[in-house]
Amino acid sequence: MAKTHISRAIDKAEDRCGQAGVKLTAKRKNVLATLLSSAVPLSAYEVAELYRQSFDEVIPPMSVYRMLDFLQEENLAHKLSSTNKYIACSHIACDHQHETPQFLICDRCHRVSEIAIRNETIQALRDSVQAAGFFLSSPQLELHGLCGSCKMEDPGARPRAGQRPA
Amino acid sequence: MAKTHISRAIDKAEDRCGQAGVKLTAKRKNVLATLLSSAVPLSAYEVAELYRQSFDEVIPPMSVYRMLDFLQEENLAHKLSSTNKYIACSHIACDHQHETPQFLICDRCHRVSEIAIRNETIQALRDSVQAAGFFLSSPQLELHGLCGSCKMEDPGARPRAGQRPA
DNA sequence: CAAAAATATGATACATCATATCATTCGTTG
DNA sequence: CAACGAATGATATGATGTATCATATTTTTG
Repeated sequence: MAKTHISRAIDKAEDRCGQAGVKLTAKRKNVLATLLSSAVPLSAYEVAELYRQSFDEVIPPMSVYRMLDFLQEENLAHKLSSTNKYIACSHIACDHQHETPQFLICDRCHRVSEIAIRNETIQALRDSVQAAGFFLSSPQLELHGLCGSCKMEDPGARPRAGQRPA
Repeated sequence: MAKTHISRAIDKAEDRCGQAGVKLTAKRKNVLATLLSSAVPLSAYEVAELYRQSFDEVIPPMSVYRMLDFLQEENLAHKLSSTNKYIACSHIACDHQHETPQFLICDRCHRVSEIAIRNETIQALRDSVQAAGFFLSSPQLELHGLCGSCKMEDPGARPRAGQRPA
C-alpha cells in the first residue's frame, strides 16, 4: 500500500502546483517520489543516487538541489538543517493549510516524525523570544531523541550522540 | 572592557576544567578566546583563520575541530547545527548549572542570543513530544528571526531568507 | 630519572554538502 | 517557426567535516 500512499501524494502535489501556477515537471515529480519512498531523510546526493536506481536515469546533483529548492518552496518537502537532509512533507495529502513543521528526529534509526506542537506552546515560545527583544520567523523546530521502537530496543541508549548519522 | 570579560571567562573556564579533571591547554584556551572575542558565530575554518591572526600561529582545521569538540564537551562552547558554526557559551562566568541552551539567531546580522526559555514551555514541548511516542534528549532549540536592532533598521525584512549566511 | 603509557596535536587525504556560472534543452506564445 | 523564458545539464570550485596515521607532549610508574 505504500505505492498507493505515494501516488496519492503525487497526485495531490500536482493539484497544488497547478493551482499555484507552477510546474511539477516529470523530474521534480520523480525527486518527490524518491523522497516519499524513503523511510529516512536523504541528502541531495543520496536523492540523486536513488533517482538513478529507481528511474534508470542519471541526474546531476546540481539539478537535485534545484528541484529540492522548488519542492521546499511549494511546501512539498523540508530540509532538516541539523542533518543537512531532506524529507517529503508528510502532509501533502492533507487539505488544510499547515503551520511551520516541527520535527522529531531519532538519532538511532534516523526516522523522522513531523508532528504538530500545540499552538499555545508555540505561542509561549514566541513570547519568550519576544521578551528577549527578538522577532521570530516561523520556527521550524528540530528535536533530537529516540523514537519509541529504538527506546525499547535499547532503553539505556543516550541519544544526542551524533547528529550526523553514518 | 571586552578584554576583561574575556579573561574572566577564561579564568572561570580553567577553574571548571581543573575541577572536571580535564586540561584546558594553551591552544584550547586560545580557541575559546577566539570564540569569545567574536560577536558572531564562527565556522571551524574561521576560527583557524582568526586564531592565526590573533596568535600569529597557524593551526590546522583538524585540530580546531578537536578543540571545539573538547569545548563542547566541557560546555564551554556550542555548535549551532542550523548554520554549522560555533559560539562560546555565554554563561561560562555564571556559577549555576545550566539547562540545555536555547538560541536566537538573527538572520540579518548573524548575532546570537543564548536565552532561557521558561521551564513550563520546555516542559510543554517535552509533553508534545512524548505524546508522539518520542523520547527527547536535551532539546537545543535554534530559533531564527531578527534581533531588535535589525528589525528597527529594516522593519519590512522577511527573516528566514537563508540560514547559511554569506 | 627513564621507559612506557596516555593524551594532545600535526599532517595528509578524502568524503560530503553546497553554490556559482555558463551552456543547452524544452515548452510556451506571438 | 522564431523568440523568449523556464528548466535542466555540465563543469568547476568552495565549504564543511572526518578518517587515519605520525609526531610531540604530558603523566605515570617502576
